[in-house]
Parts: sequence; C-alpha cells; structure tokens
Amino acid sequence: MVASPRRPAEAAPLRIGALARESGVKLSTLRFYERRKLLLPLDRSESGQRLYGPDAAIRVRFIRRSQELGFTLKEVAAVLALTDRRGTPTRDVTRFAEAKVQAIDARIDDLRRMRRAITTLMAEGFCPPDTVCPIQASLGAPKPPPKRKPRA
Amino acid sequence: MVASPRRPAEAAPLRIGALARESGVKLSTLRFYERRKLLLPLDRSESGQRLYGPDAAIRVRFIRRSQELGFTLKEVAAVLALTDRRGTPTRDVTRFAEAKVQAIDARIDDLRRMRRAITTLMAEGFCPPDTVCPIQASLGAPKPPPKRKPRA
DNA sequence: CTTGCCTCTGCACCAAGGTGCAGGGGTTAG
DNA sequence: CTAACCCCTGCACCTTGGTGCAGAGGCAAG
Repeated sequence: MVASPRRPAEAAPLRIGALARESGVKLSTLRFYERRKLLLPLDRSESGQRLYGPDAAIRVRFIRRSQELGFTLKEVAAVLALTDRRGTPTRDVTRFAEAKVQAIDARIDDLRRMRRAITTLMAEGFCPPDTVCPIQASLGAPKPPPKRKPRA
Repeated sequence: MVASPRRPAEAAPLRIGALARESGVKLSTLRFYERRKLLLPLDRSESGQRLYGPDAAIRVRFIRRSQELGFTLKEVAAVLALTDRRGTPTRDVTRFAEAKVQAIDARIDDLRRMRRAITTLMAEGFCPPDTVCPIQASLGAPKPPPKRKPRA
C-alpha cells in the first residue's frame, strides 16, 4: 500500500529471524539448509549476520512443499541448482530435467491410482471379503519398467 | 501354469525369507514393519516362525510406493487400517478417507505445477534474469486454505 | 549325527532431517 | 549505560525408517 520513497523495489534484506517468521520454519532449520547448500544468504552484515534477499521465503516454501511431495533434500538441492543456473541448458541438465519430469508423472499416476481406490472403496463399503483390497492392489503391483505414462 | 492338486487357492504360507525375496525388502525391514503394526504375520509356526499369507507381498509393495509418494509410515498404517476393516464405514473412517483424498489432490496439484514449471523452464532456457524463478514460484506461494482443487 | 540354511530375539548402530542449548557478541530504546 | 532482543558458532540430542550383528534354536539332506 505504501510506496517506500526512492527505493523502487530494492527490497530490504531480511535477517534470519524475519525470514523464519515469514516462511514458517525455525531459525535452526534455516541454518541447517545453509549447511546443505539449499539456501545461502545473499550476504552477511559487518558483524556476520545473515542477510537474505526478499525471495528467500519463496525458496524456503518451495523446499518444504517439495519435501511433502516425497523428494529428499538432496533432490530438492538438485532442482534448485537447476533454477539457479542462467543461459542455455547443457545436455546433462536437460537429461536431468527430463528424468525429473518422468518421476513426477509416475508419482502423479500412483497418487491417482490411490485416490481412485480410496473413493471406490468408500463408495462400496470397504473391501469385499476374500479379495485383495483394491487400495493395496492399486499400488501393490511390482514396479513396471519406466515407460511414458503407462496409465494401465 | 501348473495347478496344484486338491488345493484350489489355499495358498502356501510364506516364511519371512520368501516374502522378503518376493517383495524386495530386507528381513529386518519386515520385522520392523511388524513392530509398527503395518504387517502382521497371519500366524506363527509351532516353533515361532512367522507365516505370511499370499497377499503379504502386495501389502509390502503398497507400503513402499506410498512412502515414495511422501506418506509417513504412520499415515500408511492409518490407510491400511482402513483397508483391513469390513462392513459399512463409520463416520470417522469416512471423514479420514475424505481428508486423505483431499491431501492426495493437493499433492497431485503441486506435482503438476512443478512439472509445468520444469518443462517451460527448459523450453525457454532457464530462468530469465531478475525474476523469481518459475519453478520456485510454482510451489513458493504460502499454502492456500484447503479448498477443493483451487487450480489457480 | 552333522552340515547348511532358515529363523528367532534383542540390541546396537546408521542416515536423514531437524531441534535445542550454551556461551558469546550486536543493536537499539530509554 | 543498561535492558531487551537479536544473532553468531559449535555441539549434543531427537525422531523416522531402517540395518546389522550375536547367540540360540529349527529342520532337511546326506
């Protein structure tokens, strides 16, 4: 609402506490992410205090959501490394991105199967006796070799 | 291929080693799942050896896939408790199932956003300078209050 | 009966992802 | 200056989800 004078979008640097409040994680977690190279402060103050850019909270939330989706911090770090790059993607990067997209598709597929299974299950009043429960069956098959969206 | 004589579908009980081979997890993991009530042997032999039903491998694979989708063992246990029930769902169970379905939808949504972001990113040659990277932006928003498929 | 392969229990250990605290300094209002 | 907060580093500790032994017993073949 209020435009700060003479500072178009310079964005005040956040200190760690402010970032923690804004992104909903603990200070210790932010420092932990730093050790893991997931989130580096833009800079340090004279006295060594971490200073974060205004987009840091977005990055933190991205990390948290990704974890909820079943990605490890290592995988998240790899994706973030992608996003921190500029210029034309190298072949390796492209391959990595394609693999990631396939992995995402597989996960979506599994989630859809699970979802369908739960809804039909509830609609029909639980697992019929003497059969394999459809929920379990939905994800219980041995993993198929990675194809594009088997959708079977 | 070969029908065993005089045993329509009685299904030989598996011992733990066989189940481990069939489902691709370690013995110790199976015993661990037992402590966590995720997988109880059907029975024990005279001498105390665990005997599993023929569907046990399906259950194990269900557990593993669910974990890949970002569910904790506790959550998986809750879903499996659902599937082990018979008869008409109670209100609590129904509510739990509905919540689960919503959670699944939210995850699918996030995955789709991430997917889109990666593909456009690659198509356009990485993040344009001086903007928030679209991948991060895709999941970087504060969580919306749970609605049905916001899809914004 | 012995050999070899299971399996049992209990306990110790591991990696990932955090969390908390101690002991020390920074910064700012009154 | 002093109180009230904030932040620093380093280290110890916690929970989840497993893994790996050790020591003992089961069971089938030769």
